[in-house]
Amino acid sequence: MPRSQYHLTQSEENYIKAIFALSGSSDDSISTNLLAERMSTKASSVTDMLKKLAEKELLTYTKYQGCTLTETGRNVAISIVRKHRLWEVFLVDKLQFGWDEVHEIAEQLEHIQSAQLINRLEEFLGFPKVDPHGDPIPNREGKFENIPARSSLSSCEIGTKGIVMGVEDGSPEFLQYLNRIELKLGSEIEIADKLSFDGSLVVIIDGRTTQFSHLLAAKIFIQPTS
Amino acid sequence: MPRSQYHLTQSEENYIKAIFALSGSSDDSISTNLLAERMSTKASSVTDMLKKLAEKELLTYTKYQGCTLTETGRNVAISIVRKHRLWEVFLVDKLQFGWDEVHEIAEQLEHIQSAQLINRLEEFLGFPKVDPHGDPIPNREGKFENIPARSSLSSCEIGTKGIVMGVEDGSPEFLQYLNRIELKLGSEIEIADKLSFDGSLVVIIDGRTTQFSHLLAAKIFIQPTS
DNA sequence: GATAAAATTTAGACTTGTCTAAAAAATGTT
DNA sequence: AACATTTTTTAGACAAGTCTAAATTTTATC
Ligand SMILES: [Mn+2]
Ligand SMILES: [Mn+2]
Ligand SMILES: [Mn+2]
Ligand SMILES: [Mn+2]
Repeated sequence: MPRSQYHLTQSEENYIKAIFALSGSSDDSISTNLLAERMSTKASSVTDMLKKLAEKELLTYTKYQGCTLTETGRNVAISIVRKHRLWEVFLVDKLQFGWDEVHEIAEQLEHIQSAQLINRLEEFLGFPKVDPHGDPIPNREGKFENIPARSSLSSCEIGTKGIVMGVEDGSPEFLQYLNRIELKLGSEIEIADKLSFDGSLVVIIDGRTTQFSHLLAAKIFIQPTS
Repeated sequence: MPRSQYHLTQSEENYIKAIFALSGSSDDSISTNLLAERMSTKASSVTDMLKKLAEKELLTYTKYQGCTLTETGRNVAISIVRKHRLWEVFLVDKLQFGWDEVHEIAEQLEHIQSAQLINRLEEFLGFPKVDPHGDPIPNREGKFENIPARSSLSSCEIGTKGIVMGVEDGSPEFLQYLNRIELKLGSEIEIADKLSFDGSLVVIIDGRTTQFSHLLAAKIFIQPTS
């Protein structure tokens, strides 16, 4: 009994994706204001959209209590994330874009409707497990393969060595800064010192010494090797 | 003095593209009803849109007299056609789609906004000159390279031999029929006979004899070799 | 040139997604 | 518990894109 596939608008898909991202692993409900900020819109617009998405059973919504994705809603979100990340791999691996240039284009491509397209793209790309920022790509059943545990650099001790496995993909400026200091996925990194008065870190990246603010370090994820 | 680049909606882009396609080489104006039929919408909706597009100077519109694209409008149309056809090449050459499967997906992909993306895609594909249906791909300056003259099969004499250079890409069913009889771009074709009572043709395709209705023959374009 | 038919536009309505301003509910503070 | 503040919802508006039904203009025909 194939559940009738609602067509979702780009706007609806963007809301679903945002709620999924804000939820993370927890299943606490997401507040209207938080979602409004994330979507760069007003709380009243969010309320309207939540009613509509609740009507379509993509999330549960209780007045004044925020929302939580349903199973269906989560699946929609995962499918969009899958598309976004596979397109990012395409842009970087095949079209030679930098990791700082792909997010905006992928924001558009993630809404292209065709299951066949994305499955063939995945095959064409050789079934990548992570996107250019190290984020895991769910398989066609929507499962994230077991990705080895990663720690934020800011949570590691002095003396920790590791390999860069992921970086936050929010801002192009941040990624361009990483380009400048030649930090990539796979770079070897060591925490040489932590300055207690401002929480900044002295780090050695592939042999080059530099300094990271706490905020910057929080956006880099490593797999510790010692 | 960079002319302020209006953002066009998908709907606006689809209208522009349709007007361009209906205009062909002639510069007669396109009537409201013709456009309405092409867009599968109502004449009243077309009127509204024409007013908007005229306001944006993408076309000239005179009440009761139809519309004509301006230079700017034509450039927009060509850029969309370019994107559509390059994406079709990608889908067929890289993702192994059949020529009957790509149109609908390309209808979505043609609206992705990024000049860099399409230029890099073109390079990745090796600067193809035609799409999977034999239609020419304009270069990044919007020029169609000189494509050798092609004739509709229906307009050729008995005894004409030629190479299939293009087919109409409107309907998947038509393209699937061509698959069935193994007619491809590059196939050698000869008109063995013309039946005067219904205008149908007896043709030989790569050595195999079959029969084409006049309507079907009109959708196949060859470069005559004799 | 008058009249009939066809094409086109206008008027008014509806949906989606957004906004501002005001009302209501929840939360925090004494 | 009462008041103040913050969060959230509601009410009413607007732009885009569409529709139906009615009015208008053009074109065809006698
Ligand atoms: Mn991204
Ligand atoms: Mn990413
Ligand atoms: Mn096509
Ligand atoms: Mn085509």
